Amino acid sequence: MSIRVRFAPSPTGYLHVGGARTALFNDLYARRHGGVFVLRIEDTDAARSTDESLTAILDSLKWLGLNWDEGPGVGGELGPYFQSERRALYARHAEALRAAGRAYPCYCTSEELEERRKAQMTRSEAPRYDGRCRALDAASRAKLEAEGRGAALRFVRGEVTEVGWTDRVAGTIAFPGEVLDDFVILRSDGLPTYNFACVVDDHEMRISHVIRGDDHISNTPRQLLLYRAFGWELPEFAHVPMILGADGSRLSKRHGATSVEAYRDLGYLPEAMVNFLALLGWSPGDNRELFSLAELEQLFSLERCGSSPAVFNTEKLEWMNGQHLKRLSEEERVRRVEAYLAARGIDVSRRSPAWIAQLVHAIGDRLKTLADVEFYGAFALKDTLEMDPVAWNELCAKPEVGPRLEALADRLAKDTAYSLESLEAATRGLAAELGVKPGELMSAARVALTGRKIAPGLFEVMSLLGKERAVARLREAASQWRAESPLANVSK
RNA sequence: GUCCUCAUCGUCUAGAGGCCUAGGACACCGCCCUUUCACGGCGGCGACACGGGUUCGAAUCCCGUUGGGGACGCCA
Repeated sequence: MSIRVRFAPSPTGYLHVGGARTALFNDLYARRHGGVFVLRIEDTDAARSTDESLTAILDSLKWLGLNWDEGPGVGGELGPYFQSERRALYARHAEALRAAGRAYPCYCTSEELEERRKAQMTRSEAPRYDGRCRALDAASRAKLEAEGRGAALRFVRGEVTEVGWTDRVAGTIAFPGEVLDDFVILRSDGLPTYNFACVVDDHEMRISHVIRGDDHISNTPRQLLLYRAFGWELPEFAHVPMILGADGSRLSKRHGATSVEAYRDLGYLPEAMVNFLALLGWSPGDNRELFSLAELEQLFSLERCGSSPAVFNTEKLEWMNGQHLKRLSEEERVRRVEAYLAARGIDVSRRSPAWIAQLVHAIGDRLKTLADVEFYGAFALKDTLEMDPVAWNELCAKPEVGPRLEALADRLAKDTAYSLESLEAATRGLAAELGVKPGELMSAARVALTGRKIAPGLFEVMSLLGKERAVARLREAASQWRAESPLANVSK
């Protein structure tokens, strides 16, 4: 049997990291087994589906590097891949069930149903449809229709003692038949409900493995009943556990960023996102943790998926992003940084490509996310210096800072080569003449030049700033120190 | 409330009856490297939810308790 899997998002919002993980696992399973990865858009809820969401989801999937073999944009033999374009198909299958006595029209209104559900809950009963419309005779139906009541189509559950399956991830699962009721398969507007459309499409699209979040476990028995009623062969089911927020509840907006694009905007690499998501619920079985998509596509297996929910741990994601950043070639890293800055609306057009490359090189392994470029590079990217008050106060508490910085400024001004080597020689030479430790002079210079105690290497900072700006900042700091430091007028 | 399900360091996890004095990673804390930070190296802290069984032997199997998550829609 050929392997065919699908990811079936509904375009009612952005791609959530949980959805991304589901999409990833489908991709991995398909690639690992030489199967086909189908993307199907579940847009039967016309009121909530939007084109913006569709675009956002597609963009996020592409950004992650997940490519579908059939679906929007690429077509395929078993389309259309938008459920909104498959209405006739659902209607035909629904009619077949009705003709076989496995479906009937229901005239109950949403309000009535809601009321009964509440009543059942208060009686400690499971809220289930009571099946009252199933027994309606032709005359009653005609009367209700004459009242102008719309009808939904309900599935006849029938006699069921137990419905269960062996899940490829969750193991053996069984539901007692009583928990199921005559659920709606076609809404009164003629559109299919999720469970119905899902089964029809998975069958029609010859899906062999349904890999999805375990929030669908309780939908599965209903879907199983539908497969039985149609006499269709069952796909394999694999329900992967949910992704939780730091407090252990379902990951949601209040936990911070939950969409893939939010992480992209925060400066995360798709490589890191994919790697991190893969390890949320799956493990290779050994101690390796850093993988490329291509490697995961060779290693993945459902057998190695865990069945307990995982907390989305941003700190580890950040570490992993740093690791992937380190593994990028320098040229590629520069490209990513440029693209990121451009997307953030930071104009670097007046900087030469070589200058950007030098900045990225200078920042080096400090980069955990692309956004860090703005942090570590602020001293050079921005025209005005932002002085960290804590760092400045420490400078003011030290003696001789003003004269030393002034002297350093003089040295730099006279340094015609202005290279990394000459700058280091000039700085160390001055420190020796002054009789201070190089580190002492350099840490003062760092604060004067960058406004912070944390920065790339000092000589790279000087180089990046250029002679003019570097000298000016040293002089500015020196005069500032004379004006503010209590030690300024104390003679040695 | 009813049903389903899960349960190893704070977090992600390895562990499929003896290999476990429970391994790795993130985070945290030291030390080293070092012009700061970061990277890297070394070390430390830190877990089998609880209670019963089964067994010569249980983190691993069974039952219960507790706790977490999910589902109960003419949403998906």
